[in-house]
Amino acid sequence: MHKPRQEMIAETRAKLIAAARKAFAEKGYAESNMDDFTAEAGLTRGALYHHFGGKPGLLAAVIEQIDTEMNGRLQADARKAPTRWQGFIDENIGYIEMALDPEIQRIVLRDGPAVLGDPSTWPSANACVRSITASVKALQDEGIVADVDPETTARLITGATTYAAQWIANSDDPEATSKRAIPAVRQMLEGLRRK
Amino acid sequence: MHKPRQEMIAETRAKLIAAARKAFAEKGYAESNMDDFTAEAGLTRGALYHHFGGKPGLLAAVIEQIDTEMNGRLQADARKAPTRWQGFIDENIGYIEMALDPEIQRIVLRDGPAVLGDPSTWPSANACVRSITASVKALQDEGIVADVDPETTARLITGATTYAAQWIANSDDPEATSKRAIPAVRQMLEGLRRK
DNA sequence: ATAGGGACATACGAAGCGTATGTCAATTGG
DNA sequence: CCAATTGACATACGCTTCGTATGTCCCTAT
Repeated sequence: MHKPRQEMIAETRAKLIAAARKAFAEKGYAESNMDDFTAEAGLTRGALYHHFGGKPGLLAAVIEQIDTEMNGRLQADARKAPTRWQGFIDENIGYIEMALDPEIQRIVLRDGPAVLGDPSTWPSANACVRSITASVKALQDEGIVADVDPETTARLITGATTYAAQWIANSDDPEATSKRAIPAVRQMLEGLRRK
Repeated sequence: MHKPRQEMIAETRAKLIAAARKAFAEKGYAESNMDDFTAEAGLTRGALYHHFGGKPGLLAAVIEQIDTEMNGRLQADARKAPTRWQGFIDENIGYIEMALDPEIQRIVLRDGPAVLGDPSTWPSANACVRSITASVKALQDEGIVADVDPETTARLITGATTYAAQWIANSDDPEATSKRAIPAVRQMLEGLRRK
């Protein structure tokens, strides 16, 4: 008759995460009122503190959800390509495209670091870096990419592409800026190839 | 007898900026109490609102001050080098070293974007990007760097180096991480050279 | 010399947040 | 099948902090 308790809890958590994600994306973390978005989920702050320990904990949960979604799409992009090199390119371009999303920019790229500290220390959010690292490694095994430290290279790339995405999205003319940035990113990736 | 008014005002602004800079660096923007650090400057929030319009305005002023200092050092680094290419390398390595500073990380790289929005839209804080852009352009004129869009390239580089600095500074073993990251950055810059 | 305005302080009201406490339902052991 | 207990959530309260409205004083210019 009644749903099992576990399921109810999972639903509660999911509702809170969804409501917070919406509020954080629209108004930003600091300007999001806990009473407002918990009420929107049909709950109160009591539930929030119980499950996530506070506002930062909820932000972490939201970011983890977003990161999981991003990583899923990244790996799908990479797999679809005809060659591994092409998949690598697609992966990075795909990352830029995702990072153009205002929701990702605000929550993951701006509020996240301010509240939770440097992203490279997050338990989540390194799924994407790991994905790129794996690609670099595989390309090295195939002799396509020069002998560089894979993880470091992956991090430099994500740093550059993350910046590029923000630059594009917040420029006066995103379309035009994109046309400048994407080729530059391709060229930068080409620089990794063994000569 | 009395100091001229202009001078008093400049002092007040400087004191507020200095006190805020200290508080923001130590506790972070959100946790810094306006009453506390204005009092530390021998003033009240009244002065703050009068001169900077609010907390975000003061943060912008602090960041502008930091950015000016950084740019000054960057250009000095570049000028000191024997060749222009070496100056370019020094400039970027110098940028990483500066970005290792916890004060810069917290105020400029984390709180700044969260409060003021994407850095590439700031009026200040692009002094560094302009400096790097100029270097890329000059190197192209000398035929050393390949034909790429200078500003875009400069932005990708700063994105990568900024990320690298945060990664280094927040890693368990910054010394070791630095030894991995710096060569990778050099290599990335080498990729720009005309073949 | 005296308006006038600008530089700051003070006082007040309104949110928003964290915690302490309360309640009810679901599980578990006998 | 029935308590006892745990845990999921709501309610209530106080504290902090922020923005603004108002007040005062001292330079400065004419």
